Amino acid sequence: MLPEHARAHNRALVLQTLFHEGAMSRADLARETGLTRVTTSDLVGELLADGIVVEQGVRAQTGPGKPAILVDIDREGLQVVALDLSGATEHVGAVLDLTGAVRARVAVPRPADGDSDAAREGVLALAADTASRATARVLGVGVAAPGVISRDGVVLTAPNVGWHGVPLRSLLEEQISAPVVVANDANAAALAEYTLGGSSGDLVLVKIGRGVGSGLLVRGELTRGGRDAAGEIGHVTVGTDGGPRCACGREGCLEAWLAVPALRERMAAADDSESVLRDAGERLGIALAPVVGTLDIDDIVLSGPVDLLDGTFLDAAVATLRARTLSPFADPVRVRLSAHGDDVVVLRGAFAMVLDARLGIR
Amino acid sequence: MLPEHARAHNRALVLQTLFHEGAMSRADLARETGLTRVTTSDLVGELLADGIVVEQGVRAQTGPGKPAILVDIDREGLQVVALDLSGATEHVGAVLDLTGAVRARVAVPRPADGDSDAAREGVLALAADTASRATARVLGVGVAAPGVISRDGVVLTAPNVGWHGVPLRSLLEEQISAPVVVANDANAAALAEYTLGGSSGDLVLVKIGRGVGSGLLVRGELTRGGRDAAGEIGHVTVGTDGGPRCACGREGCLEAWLAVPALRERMAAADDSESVLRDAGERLGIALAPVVGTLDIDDIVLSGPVDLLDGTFLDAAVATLRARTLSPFADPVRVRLSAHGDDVVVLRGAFAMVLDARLGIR
DNA sequence: CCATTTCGTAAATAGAACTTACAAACATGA
DNA sequence: TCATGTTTGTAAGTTCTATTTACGAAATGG
Repeated sequence: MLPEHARAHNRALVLQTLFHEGAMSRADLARETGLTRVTTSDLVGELLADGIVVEQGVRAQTGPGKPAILVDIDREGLQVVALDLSGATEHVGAVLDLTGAVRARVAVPRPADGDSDAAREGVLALAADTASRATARVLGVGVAAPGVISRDGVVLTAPNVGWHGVPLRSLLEEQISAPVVVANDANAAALAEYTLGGSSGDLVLVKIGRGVGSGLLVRGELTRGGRDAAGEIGHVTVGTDGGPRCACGREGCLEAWLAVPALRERMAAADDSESVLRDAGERLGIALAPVVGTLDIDDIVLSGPVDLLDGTFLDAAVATLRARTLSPFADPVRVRLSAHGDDVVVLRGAFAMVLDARLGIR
Repeated sequence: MLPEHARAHNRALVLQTLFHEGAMSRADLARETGLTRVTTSDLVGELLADGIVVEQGVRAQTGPGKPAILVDIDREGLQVVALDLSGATEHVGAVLDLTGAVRARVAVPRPADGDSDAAREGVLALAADTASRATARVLGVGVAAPGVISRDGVVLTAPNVGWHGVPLRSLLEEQISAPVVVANDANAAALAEYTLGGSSGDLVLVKIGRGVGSGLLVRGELTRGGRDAAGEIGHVTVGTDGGPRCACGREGCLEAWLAVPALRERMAAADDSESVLRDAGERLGIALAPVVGTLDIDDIVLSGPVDLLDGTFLDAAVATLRARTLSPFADPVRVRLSAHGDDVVVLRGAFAMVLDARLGIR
């Protein structure tokens, strides 16, 4: 490790403080970060020169002393291109500024399942189209897609679009002159919950949609696993009493219990749709219990259609989870819905990935 | 982050390289670490002055050029005191040198369950006795105990010895003039598997003894969880079909299925003891499947009585685990017994904790 | 025996953060 | 009104770390 690595760390520390605490003076920053006023001033000077931070004039006076000059990340002048390829019916591209607001949005219909070439061309076109709508400097491109994705942005497998070993990151970087980050959709969503939702650094997010996936944060860092397949929880068998047949051919996969299409189908067929939801929630609790026990996760976030997840489903999941894990403390596991809407979590996740990769903001 | 943090990192890097690769020259170290020869020489000089590293004379000549002077960690001249409080019948203390060899060993009977004062006094006496047997400089004291232990060495709960909020680390540091590290037994064992066993940085170790616990490494670092209770997997309910009654009052806890006393009892009572083992192995597989899916762990290590775990039990666990997780790749999960004997894993874990805390060696 | 290679270190340089010092700009109280 | 104290931001000098450059020592090999 070299001194310049420490410098980069401190630079990120300054940006992270500004991002989460909002505009403040150099002296405030020094107090928050623990660095000296001199060092902080130097770092801010560098960030000003790089156009990442801007001065916002003096603060309205509060006490004695020279008035402070407020500095902040250039939240309006920097933008991020985010792509959400996890939608059931469409692929979405968006331009976000650093407040997290969506400044432009593009959606294209999802290509037919398995048509891998069409999917690739479609994504490249969507990326170009979205990027062209940026109205300010683009910090980077974040892409969140279902499937197993390596840390250098190669989609190892993505069954529904039919990709195997597609180097999505380098393909996009060839076309767009900006750094590109690619990751799994549920993993991205988990990062969003941490960076933009203020949750603790140890959390599991379960994304329930066409499929079921999860994202895991340990000590504030995304976990990718030994084979980049962390979060692939959809085809884990849950329970010891069979269950609905899954598309993969087996019985009792979590995805067979929870995936939205299957769930809606079973609800429509049943007399008592509440009991279908209760069963599904229980299954989630059963699957999560060993994970909670092993990792001591205290924050579990669900993402998916609110009309399905909120209420009976959530209650059953919490109750099952608590009944199946013995917490040695009074403080029990929390299970909750994502604070972000189901339609923007993944976009925000792609956004958060760029924040992390480019500015070191988590 | 300050420059001296980077320095400390590089110091640890040098030590880590020496520890794992063995004695080598300063020039070799420079090549291995990526630092320059000059910097490496400087760091080695510091470590020599601190008495952590020693010169071992010139290397037998291999080619042209000035002969290299070999340096190595002072493997014989540094010792570690390790305490294993996880035994069913006794508490063990040991002095290890940096080769990992046990140089002295002390064992005292375990106090009666729940007698917390006797347990505390006994442990303090054991620590003093063990430390007095060290024949060289003691780097630190590592303690591995069952129960939930905070990162600053307070035993939050340890049901069988009846401890609640016992500040074990500060108690021991008052008595012994050496740094003390305290952690959960299974967590320590997991670290041993990584530091001393050469496994990958993402692994789960399941320790099966009087109770059942686990230790989890993510990216080469021990995971403690939000409430320091990571690994507490013993009282997770497994399966949806009941199961043996557990000491905690519920049915189907993993511990009720797997704990050694219960297992031996059921085996003695059954006609077919193999089927008892098979059932138990299956239960372990059922419990681990969601963990493997979520974390993409590819290395699972079991620690416990070999006569029980090797064979039918292990085979059933692997088979169940593979059947219940759908690996997107050909490369399946490995499940294996610990390379270390059941009697020394935890001691080695306590040892590894000291290596990590004191020298930055992982 | 001399060119070549490799090792370890000395000296000088560049980068990063620190301490010290100071000017600017404000509030407050005599 | 004016001296005093407070806070901010920066300039100058110091310390620490790692680098580049250079060199002597000690071996091999033609």
